[in-house]
Amino acid sequence: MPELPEVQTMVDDLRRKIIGRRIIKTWVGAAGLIKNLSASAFQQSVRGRKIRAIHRRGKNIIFYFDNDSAMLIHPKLTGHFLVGRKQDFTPRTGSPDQPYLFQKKTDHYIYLIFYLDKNLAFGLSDLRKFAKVVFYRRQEAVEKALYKELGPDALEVDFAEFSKRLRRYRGRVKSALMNQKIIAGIGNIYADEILYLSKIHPLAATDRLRESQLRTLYRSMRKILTKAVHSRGISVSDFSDTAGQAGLYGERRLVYDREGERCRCGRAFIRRIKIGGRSSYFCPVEQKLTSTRIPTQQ
DNA sequence: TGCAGTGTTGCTTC
DNA sequence: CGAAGCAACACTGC
Repeated sequence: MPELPEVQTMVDDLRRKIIGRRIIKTWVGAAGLIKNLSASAFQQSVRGRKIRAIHRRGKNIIFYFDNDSAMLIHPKLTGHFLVGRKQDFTPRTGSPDQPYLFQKKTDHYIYLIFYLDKNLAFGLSDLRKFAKVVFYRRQEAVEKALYKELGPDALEVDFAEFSKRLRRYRGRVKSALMNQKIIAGIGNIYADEILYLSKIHPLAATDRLRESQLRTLYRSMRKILTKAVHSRGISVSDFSDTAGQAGLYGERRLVYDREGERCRCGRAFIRRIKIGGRSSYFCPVEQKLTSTRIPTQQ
């Protein structure tokens, strides 16, 4: 799930706990997790490196090391980090290829562990094994790769740039918000939350939104994402922070996964439709579909 | 019991 | 360019 707020929660925790630490050794428990190097080449590349800085860009996490190299991690659907002492990480009973546990809790599936100095360690838990890890010999290379595939970050972009980018998108507003090349960081859950707060239908034609609607959308985006970051994200599936704690946004969510519940407006029940195979939740009264070029049956 | 549904992305096809 | 379908994988819930 991790979208911007969940990834920011991970980065906040990691910064607090492992900046300045040195990687002593690593354990790689899944073939294909490291996208551009063999497991052994990767282990050799990061061994002895000091973690100098950690940044987020959209849903990507970048670790900067002390010799100008860097590591990019994209958590995809179920990736999240856990930080503890070395002895907090133990293998599942049975074969040595099994994912590791964190503090013996079976809801973690750790496929990558970095052992650090000061008896610390951090692991990447990734139940569905979609996560992406890429090593870059030079910092410049990671910046270049990110610049190519990502638009500005949803919490960094100013209104002028935001509206300029949305105006040239000829499609549905929900697809625009979720398109990482337009704006980076928003996924299925927060797109629904933002559109609900904006009172805009997810299927609305992006290039037909009025100036006032774009302003509302921009303000709602900042409001929802900021609130979710302060809530430390939402724990759908097995997401947790680096201590294994769940986020609180789930209790504060406005529409996501609330099909059939009464809308806060009191005049309708939350509906669910499919857009591009993904569930979309909205209020049929507050979020009226005024103009769309895309034919839809519902 | 089995199958639809679950956060993301990338690829192919229309 | 944009949308839809599917694949990558593993588990939950109806």
